[in-house]
Amino acid sequence: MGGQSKMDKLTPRQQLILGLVVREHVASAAPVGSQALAGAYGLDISSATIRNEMALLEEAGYLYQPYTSAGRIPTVRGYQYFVQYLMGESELPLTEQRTIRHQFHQVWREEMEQWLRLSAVILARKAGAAALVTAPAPTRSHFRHMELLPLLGSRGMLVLILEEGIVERQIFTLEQPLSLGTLARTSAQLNELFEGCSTDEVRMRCPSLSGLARKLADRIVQLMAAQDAQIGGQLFYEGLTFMLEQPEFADRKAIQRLINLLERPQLLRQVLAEALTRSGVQVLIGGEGRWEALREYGLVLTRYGVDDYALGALGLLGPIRMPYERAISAARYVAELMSELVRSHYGG
Amino acid sequence: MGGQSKMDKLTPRQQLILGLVVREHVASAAPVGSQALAGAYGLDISSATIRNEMALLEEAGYLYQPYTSAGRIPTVRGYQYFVQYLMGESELPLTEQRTIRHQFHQVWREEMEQWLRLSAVILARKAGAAALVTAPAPTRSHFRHMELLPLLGSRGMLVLILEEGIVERQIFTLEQPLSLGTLARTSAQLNELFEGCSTDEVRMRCPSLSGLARKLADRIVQLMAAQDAQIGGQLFYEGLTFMLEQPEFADRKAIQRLINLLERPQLLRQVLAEALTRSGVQVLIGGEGRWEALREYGLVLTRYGVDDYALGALGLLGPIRMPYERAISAARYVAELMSELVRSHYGG
DNA sequence: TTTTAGCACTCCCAGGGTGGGAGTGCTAAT
DNA sequence: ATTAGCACTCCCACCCTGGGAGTGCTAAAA
Repeated sequence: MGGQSKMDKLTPRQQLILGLVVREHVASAAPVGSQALAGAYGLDISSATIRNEMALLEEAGYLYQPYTSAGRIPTVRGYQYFVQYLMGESELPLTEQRTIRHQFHQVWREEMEQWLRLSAVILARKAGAAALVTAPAPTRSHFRHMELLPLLGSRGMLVLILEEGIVERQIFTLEQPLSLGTLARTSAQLNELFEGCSTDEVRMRCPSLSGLARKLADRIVQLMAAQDAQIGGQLFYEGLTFMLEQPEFADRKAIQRLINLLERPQLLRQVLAEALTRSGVQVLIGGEGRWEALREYGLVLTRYGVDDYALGALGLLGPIRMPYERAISAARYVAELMSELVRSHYGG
Repeated sequence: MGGQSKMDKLTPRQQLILGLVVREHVASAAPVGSQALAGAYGLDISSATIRNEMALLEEAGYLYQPYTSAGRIPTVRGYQYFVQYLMGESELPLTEQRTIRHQFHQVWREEMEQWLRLSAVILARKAGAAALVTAPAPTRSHFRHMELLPLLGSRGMLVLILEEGIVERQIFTLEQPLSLGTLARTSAQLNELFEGCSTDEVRMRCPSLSGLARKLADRIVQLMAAQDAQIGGQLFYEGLTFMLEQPEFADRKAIQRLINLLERPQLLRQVLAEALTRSGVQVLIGGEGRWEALREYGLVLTRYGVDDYALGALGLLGPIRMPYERAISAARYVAELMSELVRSHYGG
């Protein structure tokens, strides 16, 4: 989030009002009027004063009116200010932490995919948004085993298992069919040569190979490097239902845009990948000019996992009018749990 | 589809009219009136006659009026009659076959998942519906290789590779931590013992084992059996967008019901599994009383793959008002392509 | 100088009324 | 058996309207 150097100068009262407008609007989804504010929150200033302040806040670009003489709605900038300066660093309430932790322990012995889905559901429910989670990918892959399966004709399938528990498959085609013996010999050779090697080590040992072995080794390097760069990694989303309940999605066009966004996840994967490069929870409101497709959404992102070992990203996608406070604390807490999980499962 | 023994007796003209009403309504999504029919299709009978026939068809349960003096809409039963008796066995036009085939060849060398997604997109687009595809699962699995990865403490990960190219992972926990040596010895033992074995053969060889090896072998049997029973198998869906464009989903409640259906796919998987037991294209309209959750949808299903080897299912989910003719020919054609793919890849 | 009460004004929105039109069933003529 | 004619039904898109929440401005109060 870029600094808004000069405009950060809001009086305490303006900050108070801006904060209340954001909270109220997040709760009600409707424009917030001056009287409503004065009444509901027991401020000891009159609605007229609030109107004046609101006019100033509008001038400064933090609020806007959807039409003349309606209440105010926060602008993207208003939300950004809220997240940066006004929002408390609240932790998830202990009771909620406990229920989440409990749910996690119930699938403790299940597969990674289960955890991911569970995380997503929990996040989504807590924040009334859709949750996105990527599988953790090793930052440094290590070769464990490969297997060659012959298919019809000159095709085969390469199965690669990493120390980190990742399994990758790829199909390859050769110029001419080859014997089972050749395949077996080649895979034995590579399995021995690459045992326990990191991506770089595998790459270094490639030059000594030739022919089929070399070709396969190159594939392996490519697969491992892709893992390291977190290009792969399944992307889950869950809790779309909660998001669709929001009034922002009353008209079907909005829903269709959302579905389109989720159905081809390259873009989201890109955004999540960016989240991997920084630590802590990040908030992206309205795409911040860099992501046109996210103009109407708010996004809360964080990475999880063990540094230099295996990292994944998780996030919450909602309408711009999103309960950022809750979303952030939920994301942070679930990320902690997932990190714990990665640490304990893949060895810390 | 159950037989409607006595009510199948429609005069040719009634059949003609019913067919036209279905086609017209599928195209327009609006109630079909007598004059509209008489005019648009150049029938040489008057609208009054059509009205009389329609009244009879309504009495017989094939049509209904949404309100007094509106046009007619086919009932579920009307659709069923249409699919069973009136619809031609049209093949997909050659030009479309060519474009589909072309698209398939473009990802020929990619992963199975790519094909599945592609199939789904093609199906969806052709039929204005959402497409469902399951991955093909071997009907008879054969052991190829297993690998044990140590995790933290007394946990480990079992990776199982089948001859058929399927890879399964599972995490296991033991009473006490065990040495790398034990793990390596055990997996070497099992790899040798089970090489190339079918599920039954693996099961037969289990009794000779004990301790860790036995425990793992049981897991392996369980995983392979699950594969054979097609309980696993990823479920893809695609083309939700096309479906959402249909007027049936104008109101958000309908969309939410749909999303709910798709977000927890157990039910759909069950329905698809049923499709696996029969050959040919099956049509399920309005749930046919057996699937309450499918009451407002039409479903065209077929299996694909190689009998006794590897089977998957694919289908189209749309509103009841669905272009069944097109959907069926598209599903049949894509199933053929997928079968071809399975045959060529996993050896026929 | 800042805050507040008063007031005229704006504009949305839900609700009710209305006319057109597509479609029907019925009857009588072909 | 089919069809033209006709009165009738009912949806739907449209307009209109009143209420109400909210505003900005001005002038008085603090």
